[in-house]
Amino acid sequence: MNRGARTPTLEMVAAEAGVSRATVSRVVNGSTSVAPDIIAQVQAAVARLDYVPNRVARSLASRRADVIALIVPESASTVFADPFFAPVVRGVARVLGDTDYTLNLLIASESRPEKTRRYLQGGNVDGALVVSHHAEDHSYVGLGSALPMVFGGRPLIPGLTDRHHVDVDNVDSARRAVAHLLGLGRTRIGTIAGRQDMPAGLDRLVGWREAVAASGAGRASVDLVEFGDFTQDSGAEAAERMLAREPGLDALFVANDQMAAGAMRVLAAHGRRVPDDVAVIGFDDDTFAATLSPPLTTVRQPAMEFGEAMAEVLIALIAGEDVPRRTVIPTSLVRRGSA
Amino acid sequence: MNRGARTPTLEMVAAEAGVSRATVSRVVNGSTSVAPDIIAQVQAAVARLDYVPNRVARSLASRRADVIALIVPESASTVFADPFFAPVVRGVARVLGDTDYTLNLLIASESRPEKTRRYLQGGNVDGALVVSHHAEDHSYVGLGSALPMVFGGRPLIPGLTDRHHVDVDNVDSARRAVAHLLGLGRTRIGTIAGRQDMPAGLDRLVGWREAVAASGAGRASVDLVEFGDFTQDSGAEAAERMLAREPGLDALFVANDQMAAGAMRVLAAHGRRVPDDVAVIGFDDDTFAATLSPPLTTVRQPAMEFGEAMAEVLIALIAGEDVPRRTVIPTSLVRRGSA
DNA sequence: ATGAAAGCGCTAACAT
DNA sequence: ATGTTAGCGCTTTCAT
Repeated sequence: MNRGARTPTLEMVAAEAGVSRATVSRVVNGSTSVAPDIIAQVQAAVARLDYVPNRVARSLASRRADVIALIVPESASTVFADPFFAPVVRGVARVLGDTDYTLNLLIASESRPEKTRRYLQGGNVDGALVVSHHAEDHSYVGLGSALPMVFGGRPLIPGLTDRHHVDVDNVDSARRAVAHLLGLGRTRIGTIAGRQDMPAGLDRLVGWREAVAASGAGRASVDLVEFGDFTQDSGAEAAERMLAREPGLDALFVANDQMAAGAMRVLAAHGRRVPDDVAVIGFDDDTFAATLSPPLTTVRQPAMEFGEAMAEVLIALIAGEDVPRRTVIPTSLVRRGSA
Repeated sequence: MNRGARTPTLEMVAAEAGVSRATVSRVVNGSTSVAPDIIAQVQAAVARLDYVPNRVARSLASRRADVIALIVPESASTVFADPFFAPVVRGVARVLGDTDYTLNLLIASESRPEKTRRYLQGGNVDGALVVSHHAEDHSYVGLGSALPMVFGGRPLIPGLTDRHHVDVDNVDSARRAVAHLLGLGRTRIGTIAGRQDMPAGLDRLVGWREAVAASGAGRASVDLVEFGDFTQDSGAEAAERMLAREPGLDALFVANDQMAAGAMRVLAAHGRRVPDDVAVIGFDDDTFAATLSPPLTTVRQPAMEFGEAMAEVLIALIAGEDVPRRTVIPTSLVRRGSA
């Protein structure tokens, strides 16, 4: 490292301006109670020396970092490929842009979880946002309540279930999607459910099941479920199985758009017309949903608002405010051609 | 914030273990020169108190942060959508996984560049990686040599051109792509160039031009260039213009795969067969390149190795080693169906 | 409105 | 091998 030419300190600015360090600190941090001419003097000294405050020292003294981490699992390619992710980040960034907080995507090394934990607990951040945590991922339990945290989606992990989180009402959204299908006169309504180790997978299945059961359909209908893992291929495979089991299927609620796209491919391959023979509803309203043929009817969750809400809740939490454990972002059914 | 129940300090561990703070520090940092029984005592105390070192205090005292930042422009959605980005991050993460460094994607607020600058200069990080910087983006010039930095791609900005960077040899790669086209007997070889405010855009055009000129083709050929902005649509539009100008076109070198996909769409719409009528070569070897029809012949740049190299260069730089300013990652021409 | 002084929690000579 | 002693650069009471 280049020793020698060292960066100017607050003390040097104080000397240059002929005031105390405390005064420089006040000016730098925008305190009101400093005489105008002194402010000018200090600012001139700051400019002359090209002074930049040492944030680490400030953090140590003030016990604040002015940093918020958004924790991302190292299997980064998966997350970056998820069309839901980018807008969430943008939402967070937008909210933080108006504050003094800096946003920090922390890539969590999965092979060395203690590295991440130490970083989070070591005073580097004031709070953390957690997205796409799976049921197996217990890395955050240890953090206890040591650090303000907000989860994206209902935490599934024992010991974390009561933590603050932002979520969409997956159960109710699914219910409403099925209600729409019923309103269309459909009676054999199947579902392709997602991974059951994620809230989105679990809850959307529950909503479908509740709505189908409440419709007075027979026992058989409630068993019309095949599972996928949220990828397009898994959706295609699930649709194959579904069609083999229930050729008379007339509607399909799919737990996300990717799988819905796969399912529609298979439906077409089997000569089923959408929506005439089989009505299809997806979930997420991914960017490509409108470009499928027919355009996909789907449950839209506003990703950017989701990110904004997460950031707002976390900031309030850090400020010591009393925030409800659960913040629900409303979804809406986007009617397109497929149902 | 929850005042009161404060986190244990090194001093408390020292008291608990009945040794000095220095000894605790040694044990925590894995120093060799501590007696085995003392090590055990200290570790027991650490476990009992659930002690986690304060990294901020450590940073202040040691003048190291053990953090490396990867700076990402706030227009995050663009970057996350770029298929080149995820593997680069994975490469960086892979290298850092073997070290004590933590990786930190810093979302650079474009409206408040000083926030980013202060974070970087404030002691929070030991070094920074910069990807996808545009020519207008002068935010890093101010950093001068205050912080070890490695750029992905040749820095275009005056004052930054001599900084350390990792790059592919865009000029030579383009030259070789054109050579391949010439080897196929093509004589009317056009190019769709990318944004001219990015090295990839500039250099790939230069390579094409040099190769075409060297081939002894007439003046006219060297003018067979249309510009896009690296998006698929811009590639399609450029191809339209190209075809209008030069119906006799028999080959196309396109500065990236996205634009190549757009161009192939247009070529097909105009009844041109690829590669029979027009041979097409792209650049990047994006994931979708092999799934186009015909599969796209393209210049592959190994994104993960790119990331690995960036991380390795930065680590060496931080360690004070003498590293060449420029590290070149070799590319290869992937022959598929389009040329 | 300004300054003096006491830390924040840790590391790194230097001593022993 | 272990302890002692200064800081790292800043914030923050508490005086004045």
